[in-house]
Amino acid sequence: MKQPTRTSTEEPQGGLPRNYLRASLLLLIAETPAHGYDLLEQIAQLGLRNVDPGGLYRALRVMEQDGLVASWWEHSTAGPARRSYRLTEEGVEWLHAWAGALREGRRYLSAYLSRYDRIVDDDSDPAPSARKEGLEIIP
Amino acid sequence: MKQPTRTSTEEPQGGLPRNYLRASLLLLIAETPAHGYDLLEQIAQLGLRNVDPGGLYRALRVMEQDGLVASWWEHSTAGPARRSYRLTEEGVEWLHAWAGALREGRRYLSAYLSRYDRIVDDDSDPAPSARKEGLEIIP
DNA sequence: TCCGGCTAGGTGTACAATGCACCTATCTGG
DNA sequence: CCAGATAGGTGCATTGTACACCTAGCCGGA
Repeated sequence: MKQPTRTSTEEPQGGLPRNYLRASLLLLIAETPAHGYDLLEQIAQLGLRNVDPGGLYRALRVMEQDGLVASWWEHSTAGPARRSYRLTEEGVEWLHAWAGALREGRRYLSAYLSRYDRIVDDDSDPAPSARKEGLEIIP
Repeated sequence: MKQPTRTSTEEPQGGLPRNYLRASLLLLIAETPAHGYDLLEQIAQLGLRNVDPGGLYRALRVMEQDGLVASWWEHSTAGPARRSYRLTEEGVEWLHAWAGALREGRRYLSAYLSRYDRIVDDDSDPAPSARKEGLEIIP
């Protein structure tokens, strides 16, 4: 709080990985081929609230240049034409790679959080009571 | 694989959040006040392998400018002088904020991964066998 | 004695990702 | 006929991260 006029270090709205936007798009398209606007609405389910549309469309085109997705136009009878995307084989491989990286990332987040919980507990509970014993589950 | 000459989308070495370096430094310093080089060696435990020293020292000084940490010189008898860091009260608040953000991030990673697992399972197991029922554990 | 290597801290710079503002066009309903 | 939803997009500034490179103190071996 206070004045956020400082510099960076501003509270990030999520704590989500870099390139998580791309990873999310890969997953959503893998589930069902879709167009940008559709993905824009779905993507909040994966933690990306307030995604800016420009960035999303931009990401999709970069991913197409990189050969992860392929697109085609769909001229629906109602509403503007839409550019739909499906995964390429390379895109599928990248999705697997991303899933692996994110799973690893989650492990490290758990390590972080259990260390954090430890110092918070030690800090607010200096009494040597018998509570909380044998809870060393660190996934 | 292939030629990574493309542009971005390069396999990131971790899938960890932006600013995770800062968050990790806050945690480690909260555990024990330390100097940069020390932190450089410890930080791999939290998932940051091959951290570049320059970036770490830079991050520490930015955090000091932002008032999250405070530093002092320690002139040890052996070896070069070292600048040690401790958390300020504001730093502690930020640590709590970060822990909250990372916990939320982990929830979304789990959502991502369970959706991923679902499409992988559906894909490699089209037989309507009775295996895997009632396993909706989403931590 | 000098040299390599470890400890310790740092700069300069380029690039990719992100965020913000803004723009176009189509179609529908009041 | 105009507001608002749908659909796609550009330009630009800021940030974080990565890579390369530099200084200096101290130690041990050749």
